[in-house]
Amino acid sequence: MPYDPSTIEPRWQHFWERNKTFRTAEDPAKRKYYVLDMFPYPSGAGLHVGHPEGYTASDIVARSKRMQGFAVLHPMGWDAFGLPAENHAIKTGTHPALTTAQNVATFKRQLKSLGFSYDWDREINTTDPEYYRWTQWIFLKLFERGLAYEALAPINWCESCKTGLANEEAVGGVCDRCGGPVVKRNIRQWILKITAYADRLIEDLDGLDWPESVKTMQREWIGRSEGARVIFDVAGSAERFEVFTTRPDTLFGATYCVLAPEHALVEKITSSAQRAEVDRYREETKRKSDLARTELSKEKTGVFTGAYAVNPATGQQVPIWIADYVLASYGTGAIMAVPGHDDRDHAFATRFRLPILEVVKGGSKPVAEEPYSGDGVNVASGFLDGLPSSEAKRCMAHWLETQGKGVRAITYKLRDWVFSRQRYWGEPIPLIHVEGIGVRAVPESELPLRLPEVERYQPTGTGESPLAAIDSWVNIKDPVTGRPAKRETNTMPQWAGSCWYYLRFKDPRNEREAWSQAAERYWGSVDLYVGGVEHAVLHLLYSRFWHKVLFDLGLVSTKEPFQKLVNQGLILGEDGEKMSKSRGNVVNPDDVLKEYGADAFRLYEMFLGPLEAVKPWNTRGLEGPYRFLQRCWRLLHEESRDGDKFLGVSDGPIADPAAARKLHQTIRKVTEDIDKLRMNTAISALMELQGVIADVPAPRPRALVEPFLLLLAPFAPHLAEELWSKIGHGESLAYAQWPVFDPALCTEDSVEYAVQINGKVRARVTVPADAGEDAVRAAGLAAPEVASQLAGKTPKKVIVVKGKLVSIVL
RNA sequence: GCGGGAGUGGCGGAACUGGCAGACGCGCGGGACUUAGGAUCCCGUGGGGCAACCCUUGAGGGUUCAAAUCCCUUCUCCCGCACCA
Repeated sequence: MPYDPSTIEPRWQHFWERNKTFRTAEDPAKRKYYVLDMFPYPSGAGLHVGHPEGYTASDIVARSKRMQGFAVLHPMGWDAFGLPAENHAIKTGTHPALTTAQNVATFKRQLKSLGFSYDWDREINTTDPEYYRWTQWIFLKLFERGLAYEALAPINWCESCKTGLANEEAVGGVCDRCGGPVVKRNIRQWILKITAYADRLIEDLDGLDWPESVKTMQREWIGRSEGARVIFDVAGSAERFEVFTTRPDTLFGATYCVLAPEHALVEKITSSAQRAEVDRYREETKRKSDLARTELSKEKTGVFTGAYAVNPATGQQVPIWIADYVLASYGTGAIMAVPGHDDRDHAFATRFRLPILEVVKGGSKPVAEEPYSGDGVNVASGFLDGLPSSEAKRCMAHWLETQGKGVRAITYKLRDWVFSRQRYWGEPIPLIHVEGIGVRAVPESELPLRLPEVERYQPTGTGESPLAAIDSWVNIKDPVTGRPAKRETNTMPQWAGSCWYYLRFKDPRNEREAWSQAAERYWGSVDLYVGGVEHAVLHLLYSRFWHKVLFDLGLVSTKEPFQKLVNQGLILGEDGEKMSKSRGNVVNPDDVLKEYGADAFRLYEMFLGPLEAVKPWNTRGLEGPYRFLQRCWRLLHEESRDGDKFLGVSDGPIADPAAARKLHQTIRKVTEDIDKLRMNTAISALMELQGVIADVPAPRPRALVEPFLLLLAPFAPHLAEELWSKIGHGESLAYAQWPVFDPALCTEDSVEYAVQINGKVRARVTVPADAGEDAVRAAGLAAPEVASQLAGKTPKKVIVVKGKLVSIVL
């Protein structure tokens, strides 16, 4: 029988399962290592080849760390609440729990067939009441801390999903999930005060070993701006309004103000002459989707209100306009416009012929032509004249504060997290509304608050979830006062379950608490977190927020949940395009496995290129790793007509010093490469070593074969186990000791130097590795090709680079 | 527009801190074994030239004994953000 993954692989998968090889426990004698994959949403389509990329990388790390003596936590679970299962239920009437269970079974079978070393005893599912019980419990902690509040607020509403969305899910006015348009709608909401943690969410990024791009995305999403709020009085009225500006130094150049069309003051200050036009504009704005409103190319629009404000610095009256380029939801919903020094204000002022003043010197053109938004020196600014921008800012902020006309202020782009979904398939929010009293938490003893059975999953579209239709569930008595009460009928967003799953993995079967303190302490932060970059500002921001709240409550011992983050790059289709059903370029891992086996699949995905890079799939490329595995097989087998003959191994030392050297160099390289997640170059090194071992006559020395198999094991665990057992080991190699290299054995005893003359390689000389610089120089100059080129001339300069080359300059 | 990343053989990709560009693999060419080969093994494989040699890391310039790597200019592609005052 030649190398046959279809018999080897299931055998070892059963072996691992039967023996619970990868079951993990806290072990005070060992150092811990927590390596986590972002758990998947178990969709109906099953795994595609993108999933196993990150999973394979983390599995290689987990397996090698185990062999290096770490207690390794490497779990897997299911992020199973969410819309697809619910939409399927609406169409077919199948309960989402049933669909979810089927999908989970498929995913699990596929993951097992890839030989991942998960501790399946720790499997969790966010839709399991024993899990969401604790999701609800954490929500109550937030509620108790005043971090959850109810509000009737204009929020992002997806027309096709018929649910409200968080800001993070509606980027660019488009629904993150379905791509449909998002409109503003006033809906009663539960909202989490993530903004209270904005500064810490920024500051603590500094200590994390994350891709710089993800940190930048989070910083920009939080969008901290320092500046001042400035009070403008409305001329001839007792009304006043505040604006937020990052450039208080330009206040002398504020020649008009703009309110967001939705601003409450608009109603009161609009003059009767302007009333009709203002009303028309506000109506128009309301109808515009966010998408249309943020359309960048559009010319700015706006309407004069007929009212004037008083510039607190100049005392002059400036017109108040409304325009949709000012957002109601940011800052104070009102701005002072400084057209001389702001691009947007400049465009607006030009269009509506509003005055443009220069108050900061530094631009290359007159401000009437081109705004200058950089720093400079103040002019035409009264007491600020002559001050550089940074000082002028400070000076003006101070002046505003002493005059009672403003205060220093910080504003964030980040909004509080809209946490309600008007859908069925999510965690019920464990709150009740008691008549005459208000909102009360469901007692912890009553958790989990189970999702009731419903007849119709159809979202109502009215802003109520399908739960609202179940009278028996909704209408209850307040357990404290006995008064009539109604249950909260909104459910939580899908992000809730994933906000803390990494904590539950530490103690997944705990029935008394979400996790024990001992388990939490032992496993600490996730040491390596592997997943897609698409969660950069969603899951990764939300779970950091929850984690910090839990930290403040003394429930977790670290400030941050994920110490090191790696984003695997997308695998494209063979056509170089993103894999998608509609393009028909989706590769199904089941098909690949059938033909080449899991080991070849794993090797191939890792060999493709750097983990983080986007790279195209090429099914033909699988031949390389597959052939490599066959060659590994043949290190111990001889092919013959009636099946392969096992060759065994020989005892005694490695006779060939070159082979020993290659072995130790490879141990070093593979160990380092796994550490840096450079799996592609590690595999290349293993291929080279295989070639060297193949040149040693059979039976090949155990001393050479064993370490090779151990190095191979994290990458191709099935074949490695098979061969390991064939050379006489009764136990799995999963905990065998990782090979250690001997630095002395890594060094060559002679080195080839390239000899360059004027930068061109003209000769090669081989010199003993311990030769000194002078000896190397002499050997280089003595090379016959060099002597003829020199033709008796004396070189101007000779440079010796140790171990590399001799450079002769004529 | 702003921010980030990347351009290396026919293809995926290697190259430590500036030190022999093209590791490893795919593909391709030749050969061996074979009834057969789309299996396996061996040899070759950046381009040009009979050769000595010359050219080659998106393009152009520079620094250096030496540049894929550092500096300047420029082009292209990918990702993120996008009226946030």
